[in-house]
Amino acid sequence: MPSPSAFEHLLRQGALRVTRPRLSVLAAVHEHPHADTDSIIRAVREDLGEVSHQAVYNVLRALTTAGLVRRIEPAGSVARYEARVGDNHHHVVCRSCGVVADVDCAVGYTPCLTASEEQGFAIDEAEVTYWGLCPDCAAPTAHRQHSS
Amino acid sequence: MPSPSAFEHLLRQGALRVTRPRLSVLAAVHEHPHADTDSIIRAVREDLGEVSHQAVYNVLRALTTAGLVRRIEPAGSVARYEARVGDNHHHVVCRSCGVVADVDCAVGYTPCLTASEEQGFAIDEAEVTYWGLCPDCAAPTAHRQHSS
DNA sequence: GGCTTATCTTGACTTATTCCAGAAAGAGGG
DNA sequence: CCCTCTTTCTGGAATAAGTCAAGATAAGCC
Repeated sequence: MPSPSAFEHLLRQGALRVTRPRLSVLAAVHEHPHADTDSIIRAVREDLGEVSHQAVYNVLRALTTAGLVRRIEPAGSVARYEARVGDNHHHVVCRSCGVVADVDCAVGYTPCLTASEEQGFAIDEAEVTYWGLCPDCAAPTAHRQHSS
Repeated sequence: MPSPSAFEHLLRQGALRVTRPRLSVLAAVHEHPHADTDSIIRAVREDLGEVSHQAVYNVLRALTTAGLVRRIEPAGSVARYEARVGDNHHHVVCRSCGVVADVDCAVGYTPCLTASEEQGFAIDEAEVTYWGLCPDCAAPTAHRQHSS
């Protein structure tokens, strides 16, 4: 978890003014990877008191544009944000509870990064989403199911 | 393009009642791959006259559940539907105009189908989305730009 | 400290989708 | 072919996520 001054530095490097909402959103995204906007709003409000949801939406967009956070949007889910940027990692999504986990581009080679031409498209990114069940939801022998 | 009676057969095989809206939606999805719900509603209305949007939403869900159509949801886009099901193909999405094209799981091997275990997740599907520019939007030498 | 401009607040609005209750229509038995 | 039962469709309201817009506020720079 980077320090507040590290966040400040990140913002300045991105040519973004350093404001309390921005520092707080940045911290929240670092602290809660794959959180949705609503969770981030709640975390920020816990930190700073009342902050408009619009401010958080603005900040998230600015941070995403500046490359300080990454926005992911698994099918059927709202937008989620993570602070791990600049590498080529992917995500597993649980079909049952929706939880998201990181997956490194595995097995030695990285087909995922290989820019190429397909049907005349100039492809610059390959995004991989794995679907399945998380350990909790998969547990076939579990007697207790806390949430249906 | 399958015939109307083929669509009827498909519906019956899926234990779905054969109704005019269903036949029409099925035809529309076959005819307009990657169309969004609104386009499908318009196509169906052109075919049948007034049909409630709710009916089309219901039908699309039923067809998706029955595996007769596939729903895709690229980040930043509304839901889109296609009739090509049962194979392992992926999609390229144009960052500029949003157009979608099919991409076969290429290059000989199919990492995309390999179910596996990652972080304890039981993975059953890998979905790949390629991002880039379509031929029209990429055209660097084009003088005319019909839409900004 | 004062100025300029980016950012935040407030509140309305849009868009995609779902929920609900009653009317209509498909499917199977007589 | 008609009846009944159930599924599906209609119409309208409701919801959720996110965006737009105008004025107030606060960063950053001199």
